[in-house]
Amino acid sequence: MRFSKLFVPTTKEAPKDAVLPSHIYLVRGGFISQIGSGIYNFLPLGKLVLDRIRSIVKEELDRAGAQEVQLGFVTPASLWEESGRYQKFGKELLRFKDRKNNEFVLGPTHEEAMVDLVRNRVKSYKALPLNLYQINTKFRDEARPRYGLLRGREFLMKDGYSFHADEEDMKREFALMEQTYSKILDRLGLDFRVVEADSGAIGGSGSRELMVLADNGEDDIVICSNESCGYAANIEAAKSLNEGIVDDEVEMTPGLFATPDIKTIEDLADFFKIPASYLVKAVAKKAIYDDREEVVLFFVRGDDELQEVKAQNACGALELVDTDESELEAVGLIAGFIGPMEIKVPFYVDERLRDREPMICGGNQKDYHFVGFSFKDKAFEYADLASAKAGDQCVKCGCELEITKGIEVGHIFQLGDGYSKALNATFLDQNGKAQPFIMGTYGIGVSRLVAVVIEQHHDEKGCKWTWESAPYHFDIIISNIKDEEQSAFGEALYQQMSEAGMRVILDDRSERFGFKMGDFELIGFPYAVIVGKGLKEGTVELVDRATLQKRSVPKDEIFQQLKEL
RNA sequence: CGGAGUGUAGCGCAGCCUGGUUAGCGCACCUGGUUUGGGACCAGGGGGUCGAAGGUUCGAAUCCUUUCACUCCGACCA
Repeated sequence: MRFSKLFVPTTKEAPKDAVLPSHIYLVRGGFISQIGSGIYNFLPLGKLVLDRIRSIVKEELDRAGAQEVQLGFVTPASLWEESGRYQKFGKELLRFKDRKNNEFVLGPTHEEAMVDLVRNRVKSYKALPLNLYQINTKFRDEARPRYGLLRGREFLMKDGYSFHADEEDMKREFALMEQTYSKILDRLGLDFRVVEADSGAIGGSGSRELMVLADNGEDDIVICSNESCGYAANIEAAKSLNEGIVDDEVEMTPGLFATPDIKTIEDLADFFKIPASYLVKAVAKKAIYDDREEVVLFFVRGDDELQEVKAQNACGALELVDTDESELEAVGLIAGFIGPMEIKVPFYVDERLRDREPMICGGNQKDYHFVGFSFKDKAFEYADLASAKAGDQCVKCGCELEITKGIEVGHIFQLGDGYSKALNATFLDQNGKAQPFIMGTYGIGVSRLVAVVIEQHHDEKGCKWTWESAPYHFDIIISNIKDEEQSAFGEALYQQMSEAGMRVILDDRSERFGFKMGDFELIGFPYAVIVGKGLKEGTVELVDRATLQKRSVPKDEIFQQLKEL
């Protein structure tokens, strides 16, 4: 490709509201342009990268035995009604009607459509297992799209669904998909972790996320500092130990103690001159269910924080929202002085409080706390509620845990038979009996990966595409297009490399040297060859975008050296 | 969905408060010339229903009403 013919509108100025490097450089480098909130156009260079990533995804999945299909982006609403998700999915599901007033949705995910494709067509256990996937546009009407390609409304995603005769076979495929996804991310040159994830309301026995490590990530992930242990989890699901400060010598005489206007854990710890690990923190939430809403309490240790996703799972609510003092008073609770005694609302206690004594908790009376409370032999409902934090101990090996930021690029899920039952999708087993398919589901965000590569590989000058993700590998820069010797050499090298099947672009524009170097650095091809002043001495320069180091190479050797990169 | 903003040339902005000729500036673009190892310079030039609709006024980018879009913080979210 010749730069002079390529449609790449690069700009010096950053987009108005872009804050993330991936957003800024993808727009400035002429890869993408926004056309609506959370909707992006891919320009030629962006499309090349997207297709590179797409083909890597396809190669690895095909190699793993999965088969590509393509489902309709527009899906009849009736399928969603059948699974029950038409109501549940909420406003993210874009619904509309055709001219005959039939209802449709733009597919945000395709469990229903894929089950529909398979049911009544795969009838025997002999046809199993089956793993079908598509790489297709998705639409989710996000409440607040942001961060460029990282959180769009329209995006390209690979979604796969596997069908099995039993759980064991599904788990085998699940492990294979974890391997396959890891391979994809390795090839793209990404530093990532496979983490334990929250299984959410769907339940199921396991879900894992593939998290690319990046400072701008929206997810917190917990990683064991002991590399040979390898424990890693999304903070929503992370288990940990917090030994805290425990001193068996502490003694308390049980009873109410006046604590006027002392409501926070910090103030209490100061007041009693005791570590927060001896205090009980009460967190009140309003739990929203299908048919009702009510105040629910969660008790965690004073030196712990409540993890909301864990809390939501514990009580099975659709959603937890903040509550206020008046709602608490209505059920007889006084904010700042709540303790786990004689409570009229449902409450859950963190595992870390089990059997703990002596403790200080709210006295359920204004300006009083209860000193010397014991959790021994209490028939409370215990659950894992506390959020893991840096410095906690790993449940597997006891080493210290660290917290880091990640961007979720993949999610693999052991689905079970939820959808196949709801949609009545069955096969005949060896005994001739109808059984629902056991399913797994696997997603990887293809357009998100475009942005993620840049989040992890950029500098203050622009993008640094990795070898497998790069739109072109080599940029031949003719320093002065009017210098016939430079121009002739650049053209010849370009021809030679093109014929050798190398992905090369020739910057033959009539621009100054600095302008072309700036574009090279902004766009971020892995290597540039500068054909310039050195040519008189028989040399050209090879620039490595990753390090920006330049090195002089005899002009007769440059082709061979490039081939060996 | 709560809170806060912004819409003026392809991009980034000024002008608005205090209404008054042909609505400016930087970058980008076009023509000619000079330049060509770090985003050049000189000269000339093109491009705007001032987001949309309605209103007030002799007169509206500017004041009022409605509406749409986009953005930011939060809630939510693969």
